[in-house]
Amino acid sequence: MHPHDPLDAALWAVSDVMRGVFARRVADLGLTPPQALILRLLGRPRPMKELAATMLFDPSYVTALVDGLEERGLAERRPDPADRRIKLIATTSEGSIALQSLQQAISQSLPGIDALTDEERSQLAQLLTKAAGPVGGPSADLGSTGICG
Amino acid sequence: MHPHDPLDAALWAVSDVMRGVFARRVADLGLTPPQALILRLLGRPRPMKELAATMLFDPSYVTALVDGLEERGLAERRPDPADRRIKLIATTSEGSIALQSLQQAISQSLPGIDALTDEERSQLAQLLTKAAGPVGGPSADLGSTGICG
DNA sequence: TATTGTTATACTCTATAACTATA
DNA sequence: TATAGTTATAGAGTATAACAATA
Repeated sequence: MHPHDPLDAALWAVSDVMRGVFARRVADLGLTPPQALILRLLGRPRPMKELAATMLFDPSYVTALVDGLEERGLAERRPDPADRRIKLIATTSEGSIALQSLQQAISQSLPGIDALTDEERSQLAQLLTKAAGPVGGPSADLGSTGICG
Repeated sequence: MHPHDPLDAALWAVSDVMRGVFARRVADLGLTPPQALILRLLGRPRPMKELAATMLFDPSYVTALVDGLEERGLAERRPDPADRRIKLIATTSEGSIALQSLQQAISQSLPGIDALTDEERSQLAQLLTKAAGPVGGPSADLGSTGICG
């Protein structure tokens, strides 16, 4: 009746903490969680279609989400010089700051993170990276297939 | 411009994978994510109020979620012998199986999990537990304040 | 004709307010 | 009177369908 593998339990615990932290940080930024997930993809300008495909959101919904990000001054639509149908979504400077704050929020807000030595932190990062699988791709880039795969 | 700490990046990567896995497994069970989050609290029977407080959901919404779980035969309302206002929500036998499947889904579906040695798995579990913070509580019990704290 | 994105609309999710039953 | 839960309802979140512009 207690099939709980310690690793399962630990992953759930971290997941629960991260979900809570994410929700709160996102609210602080005046965003909804889906808006924040889109913002997190904007390490570089991306076409809306790519945002929709990566997050498995409907394109019309991405339109609404990007509208919100634009209203809050965190992102902007830019023309694609090569194809006038495409709109590239990029962070504003304010959006870039919000993005960084969001990225850093996670580990910073794990309550026990400061109890880890530098060596443990690096060990943890390595093990997690290995466990998360062979994604292959630039570090801040979310990989090619990326999220929600 | 690349402030991405390796640990941040790794935690995000794992988080992304887990969100995807969770969403798919939940859909396979014919549940919505919030229903699954409630199911996950049912390691033992709990009053609805406790479910609402833990997940930060409105009680009326918990009513709707539990209705759904009952319709799918995964949970049931039981009277509290001590207080007839209270309804204890418990898994059915089918719900218990679904719960286990959900709990195990996470680590099993991290693509690189099989590449870890037993020692690495245990190391990872320890580091994660330490990082997730001093929750203090029975293992499969989600702690007292628990989720979304 | 096929593709990117938007608009209009309907549907689902979630919270608020008023209510019933019990304490 | 206060508390656990439900019902009715309104609001936000999200998808579907039809459309405009470009390729």
